[in-house]
Amino acid sequence: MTALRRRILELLWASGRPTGAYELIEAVTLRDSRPVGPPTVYRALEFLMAQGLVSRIESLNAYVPCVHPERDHDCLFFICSRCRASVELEDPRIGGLLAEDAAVFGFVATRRTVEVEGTCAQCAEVGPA
Amino acid sequence: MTALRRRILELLWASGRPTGAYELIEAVTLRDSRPVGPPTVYRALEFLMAQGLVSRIESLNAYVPCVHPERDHDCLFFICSRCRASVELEDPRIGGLLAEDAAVFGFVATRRTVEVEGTCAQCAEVGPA
DNA sequence: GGACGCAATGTTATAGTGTTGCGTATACCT
DNA sequence: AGGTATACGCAACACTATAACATTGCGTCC
Repeated sequence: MTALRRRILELLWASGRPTGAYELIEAVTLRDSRPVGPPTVYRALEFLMAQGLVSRIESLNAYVPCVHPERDHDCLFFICSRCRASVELEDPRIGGLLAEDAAVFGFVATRRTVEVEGTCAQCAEVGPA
Repeated sequence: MTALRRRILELLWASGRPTGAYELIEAVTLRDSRPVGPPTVYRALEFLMAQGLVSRIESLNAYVPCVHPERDHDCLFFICSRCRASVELEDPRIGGLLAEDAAVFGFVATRRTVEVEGTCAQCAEVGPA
């Protein structure tokens, strides 16, 4: 864990919502007062994802810190299209069903992407858009 | 359903695997012997997706024809990282579990993305990479 | 201590994916 | 025919990601 990687992880935590790579590039550049290129940030993200510290939200092209780095993360994301926040959940039953479905036709799964878009409780409360 | 939209749908069917937008642009351009711009193809894809005729694979930035246009499609995709083929499945249980998980914290789901990456039976048969 | 190896980062350029804005054509309705 | 809505054409641009190559910093080995 280097300074750069830690900084990017901190920025993700501070952001509180899925954050795009170029947003991170800008933030790191600001914080370090020197230009940081895309490859630098993408490499750090790649490392953080390999460690299970960060996940990528495919449907948003964005990145979020993972809530349970220790566990083998097999997580679901619920993304509010109103406030852009995302919630990470773990539900082993989903993985089980997917494995079951896969087994039917001999498919061997290595990675799962489960993302649910919708409206979170707070935003629903405020009333219709 | 216009000629252009039909052509793109046909190309997707003919392709037999998730196909990128720019690949489609090239294919349509070739077939029509005249340049077709990105917006044209993206608009056609948007229309086809709205009709449930095509789905987007988020983890690949690619598009596939939907196997059951009639049904409200709540589908899963199994994508072989070896041969690039994808299989679409329907499993209402997944939607049920996701709805259940969502309900726990008052989240109202509108769209689901479930994509499983792995190795299909045919490719596994051939032997390790 | 100089040479090497290695991992991480820096730099520049470019590839790939998707959108905006606006103008034009086509079809359909009255 | 005129009016309207929808689709399409086109140019430019925005956003996302990677390739290719150079540099830095640090530890080790002779």
